[in-house]
Amino acid sequence: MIRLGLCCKFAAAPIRFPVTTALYALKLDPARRHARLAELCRANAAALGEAIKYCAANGIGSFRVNSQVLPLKTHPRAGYDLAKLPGGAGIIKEFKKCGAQARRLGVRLTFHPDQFILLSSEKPGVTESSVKELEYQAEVSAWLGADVINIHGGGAYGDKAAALARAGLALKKLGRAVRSRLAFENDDRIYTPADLLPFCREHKVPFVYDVHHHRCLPDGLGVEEVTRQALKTWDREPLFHLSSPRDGWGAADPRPHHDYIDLKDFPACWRRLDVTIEVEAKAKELAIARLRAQLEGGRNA
DNA sequence: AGCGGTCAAGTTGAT
DNA sequence: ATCAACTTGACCGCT
Repeated sequence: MIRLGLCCKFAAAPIRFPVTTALYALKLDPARRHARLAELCRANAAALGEAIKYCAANGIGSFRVNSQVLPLKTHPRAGYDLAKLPGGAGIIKEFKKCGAQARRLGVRLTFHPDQFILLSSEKPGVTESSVKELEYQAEVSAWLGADVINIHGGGAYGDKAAALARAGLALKKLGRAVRSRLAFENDDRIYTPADLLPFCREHKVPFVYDVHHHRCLPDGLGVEEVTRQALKTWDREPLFHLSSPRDGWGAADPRPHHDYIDLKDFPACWRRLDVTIEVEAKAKELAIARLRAQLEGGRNA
């Protein structure tokens, strides 16, 4: 069965994940700041519970958790330890309840740290803060039972092989909580499937295949070939990404995502797989509902 | 309630 | 030099 995945937020359903800004948080005195951050964490745990319920009730098989689910968690000055915030232990319990609920309802949870998280950087400070962020996301993943933390290769720094070698070295230093969940995804500017598949095989880390990125940045490999090889890198349910270009494939820049998925962009060879496909479409749950209907319609026709 | 200015972080390529 | 893109515009402070 194909499991369609929703990314981070809802277009129509009234479920929101509140965040704050560092400057505002730092304007508050520590007691108020900690109270405010705790309030936001609690609200995010509640929203996550709602999100999981919504997904289960609407045929959405997975949900990507926003990196800011604990707002400013690893910020150099505003960062904090949730257990030490007022009511922190209770909030952690709420997250664990979300995990139990997701398991019970069969909703897979994933993370996708953002563009600043780099294991290939030439600057040790960048890698260091990236590892801190990964550790935070892995800790929340453990509460939630999330099994994937998906990142990109990062920059090329003029030498992709050297950059990947640095990433490989950084991988070896990761703790088990991060390492057991980490995956690498091809991007639309630098790292193609042809770049990452050998890296993933060498380091025994799963490869997240984004077919939209692959079409924006081709490498001579076909979709079927990459699909076959990507599947082999997974020891659990594989994870793929799908989107459609906002302005069509003929546009000067095909990278921006469309509100919905054009069924023509759904690879035929994915139809019968047991995989999670995260749907990166601006209309979010509405796009998933439409895609689901089209896929099922196609099967019956 | 609505609106404009602002927001932690890296890297790249288009303008 | 600035900006948009990247998984996601949302939040704060003012009117």
